[in-house]
Amino acid sequence: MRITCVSPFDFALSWKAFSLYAGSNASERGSLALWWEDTPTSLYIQQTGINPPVLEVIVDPIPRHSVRFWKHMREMLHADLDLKPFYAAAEGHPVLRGVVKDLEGLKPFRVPDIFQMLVTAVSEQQFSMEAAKQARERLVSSFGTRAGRLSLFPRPGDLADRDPRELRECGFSLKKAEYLVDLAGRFARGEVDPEAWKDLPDEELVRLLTSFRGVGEWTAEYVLARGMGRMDVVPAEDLGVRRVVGKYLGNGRLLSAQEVREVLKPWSPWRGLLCFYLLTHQRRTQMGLDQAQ
DNA sequence: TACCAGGTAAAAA
DNA sequence: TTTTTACATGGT
Repeated sequence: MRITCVSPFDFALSWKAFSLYAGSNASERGSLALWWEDTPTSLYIQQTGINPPVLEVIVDPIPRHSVRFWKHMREMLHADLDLKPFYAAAEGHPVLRGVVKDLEGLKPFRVPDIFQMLVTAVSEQQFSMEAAKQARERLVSSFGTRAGRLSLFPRPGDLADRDPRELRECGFSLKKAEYLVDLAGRFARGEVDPEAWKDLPDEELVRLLTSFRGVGEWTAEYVLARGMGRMDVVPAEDLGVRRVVGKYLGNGRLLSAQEVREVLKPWSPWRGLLCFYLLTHQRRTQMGLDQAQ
């Protein structure tokens, strides 16, 4: 299946940024494993056209309810996102001009499953990304599904009836384990309807998510930004955000959450996208990946 | 060896 | 109402 996207769009660049935070179901280049209608499904994506950008997507098995599936894919890949207005705004800024030029065509792919996104966000609370990632990998191997070569993230039903002490074994605190079991139960029992969340404004959705135990403001905003494609949402208290915004747009040092909000104010409605660009840019220069295409 | 890492809820003041 | 504390593991 082909997906034609709004230009500019650099799939390889976007995928590289995505695989750094998506976790184990997006390890190889362009391949992804996910649940679709309770079926382990593998995706392989590559870019076959530049202008207009065209993605070739190979899905196995053929998904049921394919119209909905392809709509989901377009959303996950931000096929319809037009970066040009954001670039036009950045053009006038001495630092950002260079940042967006280095990252032209970068789109922030969404974690394809909202439950996985919530689990990921909770796992990363007050913890190094590395420690959180390893705990999640243990979660996948203990409670996820292995189907052939595919390794799939646990579904809500896989966690809903567990004793939190079982999840504690993966390396989560007992409290986080309780949050995760509680969240899984809400999803598994159909108490939440992520489809209905799509039309809610950012603020209302944050309010809704923070009503869940274990989900504070940071976690909710993080989920909106990474899992729901909300381009204007920034978790301003986030340590990484406070550092990176200070580095590129502040005095070079760690900012307070309030300072982050002030500095980002003029960049609405692209505040979240801007932070994604800054974080990606920082990571690339830190890792010295610039030459590696 | 400590101490910090992309927070949160619950206890204590 | 506001402030303090416990919590998990990996990297430095």
